Amino acid sequence: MSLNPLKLAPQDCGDCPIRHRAVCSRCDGPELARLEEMKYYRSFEAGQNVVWSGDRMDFVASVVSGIASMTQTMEDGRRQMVGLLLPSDFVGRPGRAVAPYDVTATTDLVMCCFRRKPFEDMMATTPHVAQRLLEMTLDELDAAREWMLLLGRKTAREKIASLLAILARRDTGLKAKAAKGPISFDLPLTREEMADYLGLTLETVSRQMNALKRDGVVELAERRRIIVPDFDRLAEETGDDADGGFLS
Amino acid sequence: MSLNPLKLAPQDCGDCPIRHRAVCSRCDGPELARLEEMKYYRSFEAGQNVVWSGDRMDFVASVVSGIASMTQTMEDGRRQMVGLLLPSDFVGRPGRAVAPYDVTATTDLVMCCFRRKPFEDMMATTPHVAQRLLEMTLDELDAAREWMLLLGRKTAREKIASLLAILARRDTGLKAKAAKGPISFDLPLTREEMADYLGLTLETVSRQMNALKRDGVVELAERRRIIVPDFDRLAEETGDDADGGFLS
DNA sequence: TGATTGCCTTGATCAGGATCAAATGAAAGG
DNA sequence: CCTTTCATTTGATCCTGATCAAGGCAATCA
Repeated sequence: MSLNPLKLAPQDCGDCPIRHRAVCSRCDGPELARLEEMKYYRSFEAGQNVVWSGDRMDFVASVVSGIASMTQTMEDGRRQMVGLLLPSDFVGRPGRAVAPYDVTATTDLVMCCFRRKPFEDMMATTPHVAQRLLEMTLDELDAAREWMLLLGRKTAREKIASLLAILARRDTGLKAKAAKGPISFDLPLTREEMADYLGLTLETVSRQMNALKRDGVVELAERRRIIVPDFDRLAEETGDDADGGFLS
Repeated sequence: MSLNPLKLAPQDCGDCPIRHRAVCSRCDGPELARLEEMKYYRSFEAGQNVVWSGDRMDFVASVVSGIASMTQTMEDGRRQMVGLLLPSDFVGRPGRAVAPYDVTATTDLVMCCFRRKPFEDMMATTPHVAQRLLEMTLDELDAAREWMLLLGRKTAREKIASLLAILARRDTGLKAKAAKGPISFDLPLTREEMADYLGLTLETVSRQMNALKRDGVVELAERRRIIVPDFDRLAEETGDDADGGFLS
């Protein structure tokens, strides 16, 4: 039942749900027009691969909707997720032709792709794309460093709590200021994907999820639905200090 | 015996050892002149703190010589290094006034600091600094992702081997193409710093270092001097695939 | 010269999470 | 309805690296 992606995706940047957050957010009218000419949409079903490490990549892209993951795999099969790509996140590197990581659609996914050459030309001639890309890359680097602390020093329970907190914040932060009441969201990852994110095994993820449930930190409703009765309680379990957020 | 830092540091960008790699590498004459006006050198002794997490930062900077480390600390004292800053690396984020991490001089250190406001103004008006900074930030992000694989999935022995390989490559890569023969370099980190880098305890670092020595992968000469008789042998121990490097 | 200090090594024991193995549950399809 | 498949849970056991505790070795200093 995969519909025509072109019917699903916005044709016009003006209607685009990520217009104000993506790499194009600083662009003015004429710049958008130029981007429109080099862009095309691609959609993927959950589980489908977007690029393989080592592939030639002739495009860069923004995630429009859905979630993708970037993973690195060792020869013996050990895997580590190195990026969780959410709507408005950017994939690919200007100036680089070969993908360094596997990218996989975790949920159904729509990407807004730009042909690489014209995109690079645009970056060289106008500043707005490069400015925004720098800002986004710096944010990603901050996120990567927070993740390094998680991978290197947190316990399994703290890792799980941290991931749930990130997803919860993300899911509700989009709607409103993290209010007091209970919040709920869909868990877009399998146990195995969570394990690959956190540097754990899927068994440990399962056990710690149930431990958090037993302790009343979260409720696991229907398949994949998470309810967090008290976000502050969850935040305490992450091992991060009080606010847990970073100011600019 | 700390000499006057201004006597040690290059006054003129033309003489600067990191001129061709740092954030200023793309700048032309007039741009360099502008940077000269906003720059000043600071030096630190090994062990000295450069900035504390949470501090207000009125400058951004390049490492001119020496090594610094960025670390994140949890309330209960667990620490994770999130960046190893080598000559030409950049510290600070344009547009951000508050340091998110502790930065400490690991060896004696000289930094070339730029007052933040004029630096930001320059980034807004000319493209060369921003272009180079984007490139450097993307490189750092790649490094961070490689590091995430290390932290999440490698064994203690692989972690140690990986760190030694990075330092060895770095130290010899500066001189010549990684030739066949044995290579040697000074280990600039204590066992504890290595542990903070790798997400281990210092005891485990010590044991695994000696295990690698017993197995003939490295020789520990005098205090802090490492000899790698066969780099390929070391590379095998890292768990990375063959070349271990990343192409662009 | 002896004391102090910082860094590193070594040993003994413990525990958190991995591994191996099997069972359960839920959705999809014939 | 039964089968297949895939995700998840649960149990038993193992092992890597953490923890706790001394001891050694150099360099520095009184």
